[in-house]
Amino acid sequence: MRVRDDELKRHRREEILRAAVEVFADRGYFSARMREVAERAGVADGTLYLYFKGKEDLLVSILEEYAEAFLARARRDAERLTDANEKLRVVIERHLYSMEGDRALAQVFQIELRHTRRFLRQIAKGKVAQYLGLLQEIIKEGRQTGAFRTDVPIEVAARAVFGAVDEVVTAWVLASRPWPLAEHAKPLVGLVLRGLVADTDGARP
Amino acid sequence: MRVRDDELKRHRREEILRAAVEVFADRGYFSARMREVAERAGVADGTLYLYFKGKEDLLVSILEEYAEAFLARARRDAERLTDANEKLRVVIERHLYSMEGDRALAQVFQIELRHTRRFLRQIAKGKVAQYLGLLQEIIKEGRQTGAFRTDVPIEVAARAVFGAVDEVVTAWVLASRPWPLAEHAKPLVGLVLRGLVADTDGARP
Amino acid sequence: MRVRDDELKRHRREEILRAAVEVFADRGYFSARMREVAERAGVADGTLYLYFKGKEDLLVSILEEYAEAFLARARRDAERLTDANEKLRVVIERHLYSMEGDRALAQVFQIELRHTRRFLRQIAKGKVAQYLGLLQEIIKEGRQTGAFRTDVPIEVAARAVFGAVDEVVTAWVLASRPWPLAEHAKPLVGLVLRGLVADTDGARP
Amino acid sequence: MRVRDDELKRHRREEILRAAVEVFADRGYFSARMREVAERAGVADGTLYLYFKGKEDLLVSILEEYAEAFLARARRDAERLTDANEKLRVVIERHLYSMEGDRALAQVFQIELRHTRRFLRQIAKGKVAQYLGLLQEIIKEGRQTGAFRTDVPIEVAARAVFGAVDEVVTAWVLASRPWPLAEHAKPLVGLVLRGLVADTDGARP
DNA sequence: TATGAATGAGTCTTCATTCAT
DNA sequence: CATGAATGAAGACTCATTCAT
Repeated sequence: MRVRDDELKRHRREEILRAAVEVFADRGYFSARMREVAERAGVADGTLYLYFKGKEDLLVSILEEYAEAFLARARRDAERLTDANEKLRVVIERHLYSMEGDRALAQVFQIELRHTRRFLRQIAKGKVAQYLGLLQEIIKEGRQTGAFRTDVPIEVAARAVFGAVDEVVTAWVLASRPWPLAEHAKPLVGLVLRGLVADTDGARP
Repeated sequence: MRVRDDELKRHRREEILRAAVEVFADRGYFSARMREVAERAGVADGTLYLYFKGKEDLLVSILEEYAEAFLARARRDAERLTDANEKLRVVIERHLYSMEGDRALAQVFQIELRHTRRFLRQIAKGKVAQYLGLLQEIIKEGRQTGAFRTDVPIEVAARAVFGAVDEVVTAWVLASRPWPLAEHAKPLVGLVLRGLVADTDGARP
Repeated sequence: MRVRDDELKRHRREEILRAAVEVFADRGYFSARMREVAERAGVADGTLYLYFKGKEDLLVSILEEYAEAFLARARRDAERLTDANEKLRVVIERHLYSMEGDRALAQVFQIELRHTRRFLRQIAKGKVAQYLGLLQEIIKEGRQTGAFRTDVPIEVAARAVFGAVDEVVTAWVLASRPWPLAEHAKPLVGLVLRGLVADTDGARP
Repeated sequence: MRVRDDELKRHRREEILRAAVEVFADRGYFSARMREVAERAGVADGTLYLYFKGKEDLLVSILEEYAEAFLARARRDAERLTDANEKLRVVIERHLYSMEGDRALAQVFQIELRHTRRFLRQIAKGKVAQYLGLLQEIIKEGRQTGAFRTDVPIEVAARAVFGAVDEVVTAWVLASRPWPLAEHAKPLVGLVLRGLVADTDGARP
């Protein structure tokens, strides 16, 4: 009984969260109506408040729970490999594939979650910081093995990588006509790793 | 008289726009009150509507007018140089210096202007597209002279560059404690141009 | 078994009623939450509705049951005496002692029970009317023995007595710092019986 | 212009306050809807908030402004006389006449203004305290001239007088069928002054 | 009998915008 | 041109009550 109840509760919570993702993606956070979330989740208005503190908590929870899942997968992906180049590649690919696989979620991540300074700062200190931490770790490893250059502050490097990928995802989300996002994984990784400057000799692969 | 009036009018318009930048930066777009903008500009509520269509037009106008000024300067900077590497460097520097020199404006650009999908898309098709166009031109020139690699789609490259710089600016805006932004111009340019991978020989400058 | 069950039921009913008195006194009727009453009584929300029709019924029942107990005692007190002066004194004392002995109940009686006109009228026609009836009886007896003056309508007299005592109790309930209520029994009785005017001769006791 | 505007503003404020008195009397404070107040005052919902902070402020303002008017008149009445007996009589009469002349206001005063402990305490410390102060002054004067007895604490005496009158007004407000309130002025004054006990000799006037 | 998760009706207030002066 | 008083639409959230278990 107890287990059964917990399952039902978790299931309902997930249904509400999913409904929120879709409504927020459709209408935007500020234009989204709690009633619409309730309707899409198939529950009464008041039920939302049994599972979440309010509208903002819904948004925060989307970040927390979906981003956590992504981070866990990305970390696992990276751990399986040893080469820093490869690690970076696999994480960026995971990032792009995850977004492409859930466009509504991508919209919420790229746009709705960046509404207010307070909120943005909170995010920046939370999941994004963890993501940046993962990137920094990989870069640090790459430096130690001599694979990566050391003349750029590690934080700036990690941020620049994140920014490059993030910007491409935002462009994809905003595009009027859909284009395949993950296809850009390879060139993007190439860009991040070797920069814009052309090779001046054959020494580079 | 006519000229005088026009000057006064332009002046008042600018005062209102500046007030809006500050109020939007302080409170955030959604929390900002038109009354507060009016108060800070030293005019009555209704007067705002003699110069702007409404709240959103205020935000759009901030983008249009301030970004136009930046773009004009960036284009001029680039035109003065011939080397694509140098052009890219000078544009990125201009970007960072502009933001560092007007923090309130930077907040509006990095955060407040990205509130809704519709709005974001409008921006993306406007000034940001022009900025991306400038970057693409420079990259194209660099390719033609053999300075830049050609194995990355030019749009992706331009976006990645923009994203890298943009993300660093956002981090600066969100930082609780201020740090010197423009100092990162050089490493950031280095990263963008030569990527993360370490040089494998002395052939590269 | 049956008796046992009835006892348990009565006991639980009393627990809920007592919890309601305390919550109503603490938070006020309108701010009081049924959930809090349930928690304080140690039962589930729904259980309240097995014993009472709803929130209002809880308030009405507090009046009915606690006031009934007071009235019964007051009547018994009065019956034991013959002198109308004494009867009045003992009833007023009982009134003050009862309130002083249960501050939470006093708060509910003096404040929470007077919320709406409809409700107030209902009260006025119920227990308060019975109390006024008791006072009127005593006054009538006092008139018949020549102890009390006859030039004041009996209803007005009874109301005035009730009002005088009631007001002092309300003052006590509202006082930030507690003061001994029952101590005022004697002067209050004196006032009610002999008024404000000073004795002009020694003929009066 | 300026004077004219101020007049219009004061007039509108009064209209809203009057509408509030009527709606609060009709429906009770908690059941009253701001919209209904606005409609009865002939203004838009939002306009209420240009003149009052909110619903509660409306209630507080009713007390402040109407009670102040009553107090001023009562003080003036009392000042015109020298005999404490007469002063008390005239104040009580003023009290009863004021209430009888504005039944809606009386309902608000007797019932709606006594909703919450917090609120009641605020009232008790404000206008009611001033009224009690007036009564205490009169009683003090009466004592000094030997007209009033001195064996009852002055605060208790003032409260008892107020309570007696207040209770009669409440009874009148709650009555299903209207009865003439002010008619009871004389017997009530008599009761307050000389108590319930019959005169035992002809010495008393 | 007891539970407590679910329901859903109900409202004060804010604030962008208008328009008479 | 400028004012600022007035407008009125719009919505998140609470909580008494119900009812399937």
